[in-house]
Amino acid sequence: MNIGTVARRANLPPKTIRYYEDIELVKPARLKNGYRSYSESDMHRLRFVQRARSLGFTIEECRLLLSLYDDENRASADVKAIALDKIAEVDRKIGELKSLRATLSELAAHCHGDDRPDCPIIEGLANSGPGAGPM
Amino acid sequence: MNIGTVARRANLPPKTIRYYEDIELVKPARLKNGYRSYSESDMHRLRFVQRARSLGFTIEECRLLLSLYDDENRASADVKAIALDKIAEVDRKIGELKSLRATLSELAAHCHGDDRPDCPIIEGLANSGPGAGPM
DNA sequence: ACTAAAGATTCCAATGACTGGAAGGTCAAG
DNA sequence: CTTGACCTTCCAGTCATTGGAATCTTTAGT
Repeated sequence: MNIGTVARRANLPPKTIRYYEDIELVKPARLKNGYRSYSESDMHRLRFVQRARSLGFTIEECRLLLSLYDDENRASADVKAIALDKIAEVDRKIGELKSLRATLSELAAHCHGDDRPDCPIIEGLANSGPGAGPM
Repeated sequence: MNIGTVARRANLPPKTIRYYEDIELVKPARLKNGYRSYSESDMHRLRFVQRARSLGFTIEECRLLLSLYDDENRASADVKAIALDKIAEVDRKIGELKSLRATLSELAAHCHGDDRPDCPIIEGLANSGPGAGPM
């Protein structure tokens, strides 16, 4: 399979797939003309990475996950631990975004939103407004 | 004020503050010895940027916000529009993270998490598992 | 006055995960 | 036989910093 085909099938841009070869994540064979040649197994791995990435796993986590995927003798506990860590991380991010949202809407709610120059949002950013501080 | 002092007061690393000068966001005066010299006004601007960044505004948005901050004749409607856009964006991100979390915990819930090699998480990533697909 | 530490300067390079673009080689269709 | 799609490589850019090296300047202590 050529890179374009595999790109469509794995839902990844060709550029990204080449990049994945560059960082030795998925290494395809080469044809005599220099073209990359992807096996079904390569494609499964690319699809695997695509899904893991879309779930927020980093490339390094994908690499680890792939090695577990390859390892017939892996312990499912190892994989579960990674997933649970990731869930905690996602929860943390959701919490941050929620408080960020609260601050923003607090600011916006007090803004009359007309042509007058005074603006509570600007004031809120300039002075420490409601819920200000690092996220 | 030297960069270290202003860094502590604005809650930003000196490196970042130098970077902000580089991209012409906050330009301090210079002393005879070459040191950056920050006025109170510079510090307010840095603090402003620090808060806006921590609320998820990009540098370019900060630049815009700063120009509105400087503009005595700004319309608060302009600022409100930016804030509302940002709220929508934050909502979108929260939504994505929630569905991501759902998929991850679905995967983890079905994982026995012991030494057995079969692992529903790996299976879920390999085949299109529950809620799989781009986020 | 000397010295050592703290803090300042510059510049270059790296991060993560791609993405864009140029310059060129290859292949299938008309 | 040419057009156009697809492939190759390489270099550079994105975003928002951050790290480190080499080199001043200032401050505090002996």
